[in-house]
Amino acid sequence: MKVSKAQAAENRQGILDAAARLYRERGLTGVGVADITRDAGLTHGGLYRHFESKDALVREACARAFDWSIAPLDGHTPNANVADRIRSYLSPQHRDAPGSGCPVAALAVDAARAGPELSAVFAAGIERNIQRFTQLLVDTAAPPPQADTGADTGTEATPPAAAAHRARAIEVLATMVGGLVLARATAAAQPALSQELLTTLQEQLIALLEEPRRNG
Amino acid sequence: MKVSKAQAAENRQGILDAAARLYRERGLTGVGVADITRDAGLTHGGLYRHFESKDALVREACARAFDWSIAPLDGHTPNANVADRIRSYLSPQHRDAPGSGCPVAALAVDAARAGPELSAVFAAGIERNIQRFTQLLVDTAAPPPQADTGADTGTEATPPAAAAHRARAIEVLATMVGGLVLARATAAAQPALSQELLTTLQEQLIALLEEPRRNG
DNA sequence: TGTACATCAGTGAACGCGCGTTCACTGATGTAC
DNA sequence: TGTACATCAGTGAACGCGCGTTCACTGATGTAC
Repeated sequence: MKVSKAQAAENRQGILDAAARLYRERGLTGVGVADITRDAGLTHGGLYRHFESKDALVREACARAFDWSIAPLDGHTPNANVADRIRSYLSPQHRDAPGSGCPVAALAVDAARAGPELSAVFAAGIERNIQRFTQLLVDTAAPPPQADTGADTGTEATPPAAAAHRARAIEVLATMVGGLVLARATAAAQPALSQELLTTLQEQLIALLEEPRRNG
Repeated sequence: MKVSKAQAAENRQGILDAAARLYRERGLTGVGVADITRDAGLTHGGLYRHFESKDALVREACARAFDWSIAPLDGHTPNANVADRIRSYLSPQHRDAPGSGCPVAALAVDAARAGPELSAVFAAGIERNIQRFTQLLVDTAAPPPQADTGADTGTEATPPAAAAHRARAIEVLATMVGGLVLARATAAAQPALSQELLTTLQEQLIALLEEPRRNG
């Protein structure tokens, strides 16, 4: 029962969609290829017409998850400013829906154990996220939050303002990732603590970005 | 070949040590019980004289990993101040040795998928870490970094100073966890990016804590 | 446009393997006398 | 203190199961003429 080229391409996308969702929900070692093809409405044997191995499927699925997660940051979603993004990321909705959420919070720990090829996918996705978020901070047009704190550098490096924005982007992204990981790990047993983590980090990060001179 | 009670207790601790290390290195679903008992110099059959199931072993091993990671925070290591702890946590050494490192950065994502019992272990360990770190910030005796930002609260809640310290502790811990996760995921493919993440977050967090009025 | 046929996406049984767990057995420990 | 024996930590084979991957097969697709 061969299938049309269009149908085959659609099935391939269906497998990737299912993989990107199931891997984020259950982890890279918690889902079998049969689970994925079944979820996509197929049997497991045909998987290898589309992907060389499970590892290759994992790489493509992770890259796809990054595309999804980065796309909404691409300036074309109008009224979503930095604070809105922080609130959305550190929300109970995102915490409780890892399958459609940030691939870093869901899979970066697994990726660190999976070898250099998957690490390359995550490194590229993380770098893109840092650059996007840096640009968002620059676009917000607030003056740089601080001069480069380096005492022995700064003579010929990147412009201090850009470097400071990039450092802030890294700080905010790391805090969001860590916060979501903490909130997820505590949610089942101590929902109040989980909620406190989300709320506290929302406030801390928004204060950090919106009122960089608040302590003066 | 029965063994003395002392030897049996020692073997049990050996199994827990091996489990705590191997789980952090390879993840909760990446290690079999046979791997653990073999690492402890035993065979797999006898595991069930000590633990009811793999899940029970996982819970005890995670609790043990938390004890190890929290112990050095218990004030008795004299010259380790907050900045030193941040530098140590966000170091290449910690990044490259997950087996003896922070259980949250290594296993919290797995724990979030493993059900409420393991979540309880992590929630308790995370809460203890927050309280320890909050106390460290209080002991540093710096004035509270900011008043409680709540506009509609603060009338009868916890003292604003203590709440602000706890919020700062949560912020720093979340950033450290997220930063280590990001550094590990990128290390194999883009070591320069991984190092940049560690260095940048060290600087940002130490600046945040040591110079709370630096932006004035 | 119609016919013959090669292609190949998908099926489902089968493979070797490792998993968590069970169990009959061993034999040194530790206790009862 | 010495002897007899019940206990039980540890062994290693075995269990059912699910994993990733392979492969002979099916039959609609899509192309060559």
